[in-house]
Amino acid sequence: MLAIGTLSRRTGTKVQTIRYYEEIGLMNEAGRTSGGQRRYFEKDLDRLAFIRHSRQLGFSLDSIRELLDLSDNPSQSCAEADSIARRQLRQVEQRIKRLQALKKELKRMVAECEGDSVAECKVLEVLRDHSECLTEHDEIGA
Amino acid sequence: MLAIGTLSRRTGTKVQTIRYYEEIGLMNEAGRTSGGQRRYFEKDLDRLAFIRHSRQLGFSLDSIRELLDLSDNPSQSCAEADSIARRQLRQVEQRIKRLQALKKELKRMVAECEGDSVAECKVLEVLRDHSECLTEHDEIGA
DNA sequence: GGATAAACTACAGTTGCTGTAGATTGAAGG
DNA sequence: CCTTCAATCTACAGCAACTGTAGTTTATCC
Repeated sequence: MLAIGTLSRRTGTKVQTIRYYEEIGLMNEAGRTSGGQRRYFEKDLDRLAFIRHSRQLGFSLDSIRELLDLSDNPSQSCAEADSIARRQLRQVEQRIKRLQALKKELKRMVAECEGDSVAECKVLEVLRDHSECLTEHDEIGA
Repeated sequence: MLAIGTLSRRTGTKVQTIRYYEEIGLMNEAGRTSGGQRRYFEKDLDRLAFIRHSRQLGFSLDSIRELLDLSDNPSQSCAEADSIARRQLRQVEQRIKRLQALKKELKRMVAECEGDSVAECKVLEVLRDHSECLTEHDEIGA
């Protein structure tokens, strides 16, 4: 029987995060000692590791929920897991694209700046005037 | 005198977001009509455009606050604005790097999946077992 | 003067945690 | 058996940067 701190150490997950995963139903409710402390089995550790690894690959908690459901029902087709992964891949590719456009713009911005006074600062000028941008970069966020 | 909806339309910013920027002190407190509605000048529109453009380039609200301060004091050196932009550039480059590692891993994952049953699903297998990963991808988040 | 769009406040919800306070519990040492 | 101290517990607030909702009031047009 593993204490929550052991799961924490073995997976690099904060204790509160594990409790949070239980709260939102990603982790099963753990058994308790007579005093009320959570105790876990190895399979809980595996599940947590699955969650963390998926997070590291950028999957949302909702996607992970789906993946765990699939993983729990081994007779189903793999197609759905595959499509979740592909969706994630597309998202990652999208984000890379966006960030590369940003990078280009930022590079140009700092390259053109010549350390003058703020009045002629190229960085601030570009920020002031979107029309100076070469690329479109119209979405905010992830 | 511009109504909040005009600023909203002209900058593509939700009305609530404009109010939010006022609340956190990024936008100056707007003047009000006798009935309590906000009214703006062109300079407020410019400031909002600056904020939105900076957001599109990925700057945090805190960074934007600094940039606006600099922009408001045109006699200072440009060096600080430059360093904020360079910091942002480094962050973007970092994120691209991370995402490219993820992309690689995801690609491998879906490429190896052969549409079998969940029991042998490569996607789920990789998620279960971190040791199958070729690259390290140890940080979560932005 | 009535209709209607647009504005107002106030607050809850989003994602995915993280941090804090104050109270208990459990394991080890004396 | 008793103390001690880390580990755990609950409950809730806070982060970033908004977004959405409810219920009300204002401005404008005909």
